[in-house]
Amino acid sequence: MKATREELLNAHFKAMHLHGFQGMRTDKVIQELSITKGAFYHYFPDKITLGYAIVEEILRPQYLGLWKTVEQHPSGVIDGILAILAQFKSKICTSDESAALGCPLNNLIQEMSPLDEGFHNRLQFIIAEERRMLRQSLKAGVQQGHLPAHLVVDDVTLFILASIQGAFAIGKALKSKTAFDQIIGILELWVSQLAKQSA
Amino acid sequence: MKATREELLNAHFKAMHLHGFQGMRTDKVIQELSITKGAFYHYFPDKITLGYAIVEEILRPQYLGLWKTVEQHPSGVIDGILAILAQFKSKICTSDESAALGCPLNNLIQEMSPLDEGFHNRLQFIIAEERRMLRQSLKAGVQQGHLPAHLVVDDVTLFILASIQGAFAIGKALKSKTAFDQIIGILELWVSQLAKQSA
DNA sequence: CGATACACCTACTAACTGGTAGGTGTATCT
DNA sequence: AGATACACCTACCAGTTAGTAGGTGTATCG
Repeated sequence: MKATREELLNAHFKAMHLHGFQGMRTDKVIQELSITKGAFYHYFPDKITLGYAIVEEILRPQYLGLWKTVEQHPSGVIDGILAILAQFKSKICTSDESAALGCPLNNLIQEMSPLDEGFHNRLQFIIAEERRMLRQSLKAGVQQGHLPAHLVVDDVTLFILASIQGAFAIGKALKSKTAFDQIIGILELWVSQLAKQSA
Repeated sequence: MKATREELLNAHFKAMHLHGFQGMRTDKVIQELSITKGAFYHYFPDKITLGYAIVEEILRPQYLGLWKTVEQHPSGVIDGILAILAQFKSKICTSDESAALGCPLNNLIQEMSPLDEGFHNRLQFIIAEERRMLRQSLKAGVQQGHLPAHLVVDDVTLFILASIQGAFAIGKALKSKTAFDQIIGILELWVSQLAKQSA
C-alpha cells in the first residue's frame, strides 16, 4: 500500500502551502493524520527529502501539465495563454482565502531558493520548463505569422510568467481575488494585443 | 546611545532577507554582532516585535520614499514610473546575487502575510499606500490629458505593481538580473505606450 | 513451517531556540 | 554622597523538533 505515502505527501503539501517549508512541522502534520513518526521515516529519510518529493511529485506535474496545454492549443498560442489565464482565475485562485495563500510554487521559490541548492534546482527546472514551452509556442506563432516578426519572444515570455507571479503576489498581499482578477484582466488584454500589432 | 538598537535592527533585517522571518535565528545574529541576549531583550520584548519594527522602521520608509517620487515627478506620471523602474534596476536588483535574494518586502509578504495578522496589516499598509500614490498619480495624468480618458486606472495601477513583484519573483527563481531587466524592459515599453493611446 | 521482507509503532534523545531572572557598571540628578 | 535610571551581561530554563533505536505484526515465498 502506498496510501500512507500519498497521505503524507498531500498533507505536508497543504501544510507547506500555509506555513512554508521551514515553518511546516512534521510532528503536527503526522499527528493530525494519526500516522506515527515511524511511518514518516519509513518513507522519507528526512524532512528535506520529503520537500523534494513534494516538488517532484505534486508541484512539477501540476504546473507543467498546465503549461503543456499552451503547446497543444488548437487555435494558436494566444488562445492557449488566454485559456491558462482563465484556468488560474477559475481553478487556482478561486476566493479571497485562496488568494491569501498564494501560489504554492511561487511561495516555495521565494522561501527556499536562496537557502538550499536542492530546492533551487528543482524549482528552477519547473520555471525553466514553463519558459521553454511558452517561448517555443510564441516562436511558432511568429513563424506562422500570427504574431509580428519583430516580437522579442524571449522578453515577452518572461514578462508573461512574471505578470502571473506578480498577480499572485499582489493578490496575497491584499488577500483579494478581485485584485488578482484585475491584474490577470490587464494581462489578457495585453496578450490579445500582441497579435494585433502584426497587422 | 541607540547604536546597539540600530545594529540589532539592521543585522536582523539582513538575516531576514536571506532566511525569512521564521528561519532567522536571533541567537546567530547577536552572536555574529558580539551583542548579548540581554541587549536584544532590552530593546525588544520578543522576536515578533523586532519583526514589526523592521517593517515599520526599515521597509516602510524605504518603499514609500521610493514611490513618493512618482507623485512628485516634474514631467508627469509616466516619467515618474520610468524613473522608479530605473531605480529598481540600478539600486535594488543590482546583480545575480541580489536577484537571487529577491525583494525584501515581497519575501516577507509571501512568508508572513497568511500566518500573522500583525505582519499582514503592516505589510498590506505599505502595498496599499504604494497603490494609493500610484493611482492618484495616474488619475492626475488622465485629468491633465496625458493619459487617455478611458484608462482603467485602478487595474493599471495593480498591474504595474504586480509586474514589478513578478520581475523580482522570476529574477529570484532564475537567480538572474538579466531576466529581471528583461521583464522591467517590457514593462517600461508598456508604460510608455499608455500615453500614446490617448492620441 | 521457517525465513525474509515490508509496513509500521513506541519510546527516546540531542540539539536548538525563544525567552527569563537576576545582577553589574556607569552616568546623571539632587 | 546617595539614589535612580539606563544599558547591558551571564547563566539558565522549558518547550519544541528533527531524527533514531529497536521492536512488532503480517503477508509472501520456498
